[in-house]
Amino acid sequence: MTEDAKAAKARYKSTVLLPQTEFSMKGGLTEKEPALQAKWEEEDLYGQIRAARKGGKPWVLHDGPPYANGDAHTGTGMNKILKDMVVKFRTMQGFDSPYVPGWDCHGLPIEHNVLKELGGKKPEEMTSVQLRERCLEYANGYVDKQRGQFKTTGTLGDWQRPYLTTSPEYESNVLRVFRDLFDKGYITRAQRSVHWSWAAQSALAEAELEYEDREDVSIYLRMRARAQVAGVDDVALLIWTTTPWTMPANLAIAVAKDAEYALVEYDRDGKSERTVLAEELREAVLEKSGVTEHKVLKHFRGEALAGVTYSHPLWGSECPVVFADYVTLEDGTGLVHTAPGHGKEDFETGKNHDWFNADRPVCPVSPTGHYYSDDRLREELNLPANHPDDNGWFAFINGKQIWKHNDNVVEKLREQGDLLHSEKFMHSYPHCWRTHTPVIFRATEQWFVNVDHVEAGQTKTLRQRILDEIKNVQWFPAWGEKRISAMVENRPDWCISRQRFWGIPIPGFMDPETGKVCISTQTVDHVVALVAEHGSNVWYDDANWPVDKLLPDAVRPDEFKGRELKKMDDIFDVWFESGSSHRAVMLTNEELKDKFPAGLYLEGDDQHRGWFQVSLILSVATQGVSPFKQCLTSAFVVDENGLKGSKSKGNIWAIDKGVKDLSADLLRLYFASSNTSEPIPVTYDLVRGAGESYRKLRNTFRALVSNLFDFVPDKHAVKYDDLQPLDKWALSQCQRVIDEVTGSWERYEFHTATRALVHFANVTLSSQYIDVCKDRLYCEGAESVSRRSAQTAYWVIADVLMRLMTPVLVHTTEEMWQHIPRWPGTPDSVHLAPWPTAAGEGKRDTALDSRFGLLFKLKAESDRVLDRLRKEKVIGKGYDAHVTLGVNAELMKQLATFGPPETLEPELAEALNVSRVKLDGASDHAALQEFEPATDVKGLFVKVQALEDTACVRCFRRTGDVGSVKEHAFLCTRCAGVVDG
RNA sequence: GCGCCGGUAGCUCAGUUGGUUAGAGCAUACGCCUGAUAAGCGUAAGGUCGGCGGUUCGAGUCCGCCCCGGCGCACCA
Repeated sequence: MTEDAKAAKARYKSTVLLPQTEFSMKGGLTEKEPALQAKWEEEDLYGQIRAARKGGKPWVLHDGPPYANGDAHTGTGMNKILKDMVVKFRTMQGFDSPYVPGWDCHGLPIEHNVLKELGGKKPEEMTSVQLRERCLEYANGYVDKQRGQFKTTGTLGDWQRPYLTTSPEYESNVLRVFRDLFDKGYITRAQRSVHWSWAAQSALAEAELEYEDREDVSIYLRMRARAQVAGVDDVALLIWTTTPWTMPANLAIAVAKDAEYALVEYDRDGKSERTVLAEELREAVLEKSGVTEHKVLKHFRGEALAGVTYSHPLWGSECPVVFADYVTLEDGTGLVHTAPGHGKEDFETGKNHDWFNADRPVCPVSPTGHYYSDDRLREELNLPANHPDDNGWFAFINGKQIWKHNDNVVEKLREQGDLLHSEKFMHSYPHCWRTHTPVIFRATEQWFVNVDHVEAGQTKTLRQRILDEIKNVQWFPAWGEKRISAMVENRPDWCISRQRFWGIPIPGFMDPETGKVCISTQTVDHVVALVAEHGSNVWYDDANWPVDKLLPDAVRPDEFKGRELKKMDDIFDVWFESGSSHRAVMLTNEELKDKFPAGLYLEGDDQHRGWFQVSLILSVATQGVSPFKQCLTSAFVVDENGLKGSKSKGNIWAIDKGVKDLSADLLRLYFASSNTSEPIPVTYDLVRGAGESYRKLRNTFRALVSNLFDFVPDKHAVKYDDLQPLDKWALSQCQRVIDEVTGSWERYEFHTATRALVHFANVTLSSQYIDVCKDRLYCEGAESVSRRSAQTAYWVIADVLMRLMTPVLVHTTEEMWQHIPRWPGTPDSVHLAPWPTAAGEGKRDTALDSRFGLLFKLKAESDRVLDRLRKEKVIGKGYDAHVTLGVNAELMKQLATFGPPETLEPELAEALNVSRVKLDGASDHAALQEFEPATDVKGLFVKVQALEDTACVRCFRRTGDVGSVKEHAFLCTRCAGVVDG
């Protein structure tokens, strides 16, 4: 370029309309986000949104309460972010969509930690009320902490007035749910064998069990029959058990009526023995036991064992053989050790045979997992005071811890000579989810919700009605329906009582003299009113709330009037509390109470067994319907190795730390790009990886908006019909993205929506559309229709892009909102803006879609050849090139439908980003060496030549007409015209 | 043990009712531009679609079996 040309270029540069914007290329998110959040809070953005949507169709995501303990980590943080994204999406769609966050504040872990702070147990001088106050303080501390952590993610909601399960209002509503259940006959108090955590000293529900691997010992034990069996003397019955510690509580042996049994004879330790076991298991068991030779004396069916009794191996008492249909021949011996105090089925068997004295199964194990001591042990075992104890078993187990004593029991049985065989084995065994200790079955008196009860006026059991309701809910992903149905079909009655104090009391009273429980609708109602006013502490405040004041005679059933009653000390399972949130929150909160049932519950998929299920049970029983219309679950957060995050492994971090280091928008974008139906790996590096998409979205928006510096929508927007074809095409593409993204959001497929957006920004906009529009925007006259046409499309697209990103990039789009030209009267925050449904006046135009689809295919072919010539140093930029497209007749015909050559060729030059395009439909291109066959377009050949023409110093194109306007020797005709205005 | 989900380029994932030569982003390599510039554009390389068998004119897609990973249920005595 000559010196003159350089000077001219500098001179004309000011006439080029280069992009301008204050919207920075870099996000600087970690600095900007806290300031923006402070502004939102100050201006009460959430309140503004609420006011703006008032009267809209309601659509509520009801928050499942996280537990008020520990940090809000990536998992809980993700859950809040997903919820916020959905609420923002629905809000933008125009729904009235309040978000009331809540916390689960009662329960064992908090009680546990508070006790730990106090040195392991409640100090003598401390009252229950004082201890409960410590628990409340503890929970409230974590509510505050987690609230702060959640807020850093940019999640909007009623953070000032969250629901807490400890508030008197909440507590009283939990009791109202109980009252309704009681009223309808769902509540039973009964002796049953339940899962018991001796470490937590409490009954546990199914949802509170976790299966962990554990080594145990299994024993094959001979129980000596008292009389002949099948006409043979001195016979033993062989049982198998994996819980030797339950032997003291053995009451019977169960056998299968129809199974075939064998009576075998063999030598052991030099003595001859006769033993009964299932024929099918005979070989395996005897071989395992080291019996090398044996002979079968008899075969008979289980039925033949009717009336047989045996001597208890510890106590010597006479015990029966009974029949039970749960006896299988998969494991063991076909003769089942039955201890009603320590097994569900055993308990049923015991109950059916009416073995329980005074309604008490034999259960010699205390709440802490020790055998009882002395008189109590004797009483629990139903042993008379003068019972002979020749082998010293009584002293042997007296007061011992069952697990520690397990092996000792085995050894003593071995010494006694009754042990045929024992072996260690690994199995998965239910553990307490909080203390991670193995649970036991323990027969106790508990409160239950009877899921197979048919209430008055109904024809179906509650279980069936829940299953019906499940079908009315939309489950995302769809397999959730199967999972929860299977759980409900198979679940036992719900044991809702816990023997702790950090919770809501089950409002039962007892007459200690008669053992009768005093409870009625009126008594419960009375307590509900007191709890609503004073909180559940009334139950524990003996000084101010003695029983007579808690339950005056006036509200008691007649038989309890004037009696000395005692408050019972069970509390509700925390799941009963959180499961009542539909009542305590959805049906109570000022903003929510007319919006029941909720539109959506959104939690981790472990809640099928937890919150979803208990919510369904309680809501169907008391309201007759599911408390939610849709249910969305996400998989768990894992680390880069696919391992579940845990604090001890150090592969999980507090969400606010992640926000501080990486920014909320990046985390949100990362979660929005993840397939939440599969385990979601979360590491700093992976989240940083989302930065690529973030930059692309941000810079694409910036490219669009920087070309709108002189564009005022209500003055300059071009009517749809007057837009240039390429711009109409861009709007059509934009419309497609709107439809795609909206559809994905409706199905809660966040990652599909994000992918569509990123692809649109990356390919359609950045690589295709924006690249091609530059000449029009920079070089055409400021007010020219062709430039205003492009700007109109840019504006619409930038606006749509921004809005479609808003539920995810809540901070970034708010910043964008400040930099995009707006119509007068638009709201101050993007979060008050509506969700886009149409790209301006634009619409899908399939003719344009395929027309430009073909042009960009031609571009790809030309690019390939251009690139080769670039590498050969023949050309540099595209404007140095002249592209000849050799096309066959068919392709020419197709191209001709877009317009005559004199308009088509310039349009192609624009689309291909070169100075000149010539269409050649006449030659035999395949025969011509300078033409290169296309790889993806049939009938196309490409020839590229360097242009000798001088480049216009203003628009850089080599159009062949530079200098044709005398006054502007260095400009092309178009630019000269523009400069002269 | 039963069931569900997944296995596609080095990494993260798309692949619609079975239909041309299996796609995208990132990363890599090589270039261009210097008027989106701590940006932007282009090109290339990279795949036995977990394995085997079957149905079909045609299979990443449908069927069967198997292997690997994850999850759920059950493991009771």
